[in-house]
Amino acid sequence: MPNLVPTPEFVSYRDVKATVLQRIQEKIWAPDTILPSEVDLALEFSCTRTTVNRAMRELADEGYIERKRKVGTRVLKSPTRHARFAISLVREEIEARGSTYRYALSTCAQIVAPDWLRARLNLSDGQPVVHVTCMHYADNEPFQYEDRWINIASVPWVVDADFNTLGPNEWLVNEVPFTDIEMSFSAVNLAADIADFLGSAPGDASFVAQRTTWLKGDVVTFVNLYHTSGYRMSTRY
Amino acid sequence: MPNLVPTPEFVSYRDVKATVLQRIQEKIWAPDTILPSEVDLALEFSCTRTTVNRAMRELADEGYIERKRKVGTRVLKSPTRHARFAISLVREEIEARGSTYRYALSTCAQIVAPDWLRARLNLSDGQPVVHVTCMHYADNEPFQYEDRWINIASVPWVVDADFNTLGPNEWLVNEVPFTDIEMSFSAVNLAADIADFLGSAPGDASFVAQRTTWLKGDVVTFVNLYHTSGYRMSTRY
DNA sequence: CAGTGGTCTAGACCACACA
DNA sequence: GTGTGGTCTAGACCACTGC
Repeated sequence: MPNLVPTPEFVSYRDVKATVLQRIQEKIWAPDTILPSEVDLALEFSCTRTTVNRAMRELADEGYIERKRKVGTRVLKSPTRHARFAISLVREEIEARGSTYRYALSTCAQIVAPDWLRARLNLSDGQPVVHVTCMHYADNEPFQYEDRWINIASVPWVVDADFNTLGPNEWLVNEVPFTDIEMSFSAVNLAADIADFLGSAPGDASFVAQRTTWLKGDVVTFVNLYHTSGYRMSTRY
Repeated sequence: MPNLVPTPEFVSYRDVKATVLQRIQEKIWAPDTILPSEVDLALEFSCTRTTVNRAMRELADEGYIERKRKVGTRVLKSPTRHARFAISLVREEIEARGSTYRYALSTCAQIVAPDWLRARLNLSDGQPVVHVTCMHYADNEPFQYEDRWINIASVPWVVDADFNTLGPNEWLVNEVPFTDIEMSFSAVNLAADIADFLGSAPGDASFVAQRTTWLKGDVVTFVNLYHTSGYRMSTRY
């Protein structure tokens, strides 16, 4: 009787990856150990070096091992693993929770970049920017307060944009490509005015995401996103 | 005279990747567009399908495109990009900043898991855990307050561990492998006792990292890491 | 059924980095 | 020099999925 779930007669890179990972986790190959070369592993697993290579490359991407030509593949200590967070639009984040999204513009003005912003974004003197503040609601409950600055020099047509119905984040995603992003997260005590928008008390802890976006070396936008207390950013891996 | 920097006579997957990415960013291939098949791209770039495949696979990993058999490769809207954060030991994080690390144990006790912890970690009734609280300093300034729970059932020998000189995080990294991690970040107003440890005022906003670690389905440890105000977690990509 | 991506093989040349 | 990983070619079979 033939096998109903036939075993493939070849060895997948997944098999190699799983086996190697298991040996690392069971400390059969402890940190700092140099693993057998790809050729040797290919012999052991009866597959080609290409297959071993893909397995090892992925393990390296995931932070388990480090590879160097001539030296070989070394097992890393205290695995420098990486957490990944999906960066999405607020609207998508809210809708993904099954809530209804609502947007409301607060202020929108064209001004000369203040000193602290000039310094932070490396702008030249007297450079004009668009400053937008707005709110994002989930099921009509405050969710996020957005405080955004857009560099007019890199997106001249922003001066004609209408942020009354469409949020500046969605507008930017549609209008401007970007090449680099810097994000940082921190916790602050809310100032009275922002707390008011968020329906919180002044001094309440707020999770703040700060993001700067570049297009080929030129700053496009800088934004502070203040969340209501209780907000939580999660990932599993 | 021969070319001093000879151009390779083959096409690298990097070339393909860069070109495709550029076309996506310039909206030559707008969101929802179905890209040419791998075979067609291979023809266009005069390379093998293997090479095109690697380029496209990486673009898919990075969240620019989505691939489905038979359907083809589709450009994603508002690129769901991912931010990556390196998860390291506090000690390594502090030393990477060029500061001197110091550790101090606060409390260490073996108790029965309280209800909220049982519920959160899915432990059975009356299960014992080790509860450790300790401080991490950078250049003798408070940096992080650690509040950790370790499941004795999954690491029985933890009862013999000595956390007076070695922090529980380093001990765990050395002793126990793990297969899954869930992390979440939030902002809280510090309680008086923890604020005291951190040299902050009660109510100050603190960036909190919360992490649960599993080994093949069994919870190993759960930890709350409270940071001093001003702490910032950053990444660039 | 037919077209797309997913993957493996077999072989090759090259770049890097240590001795 | 020499051994390691990095990558490409050429060809093949397969799995999924929409028609």
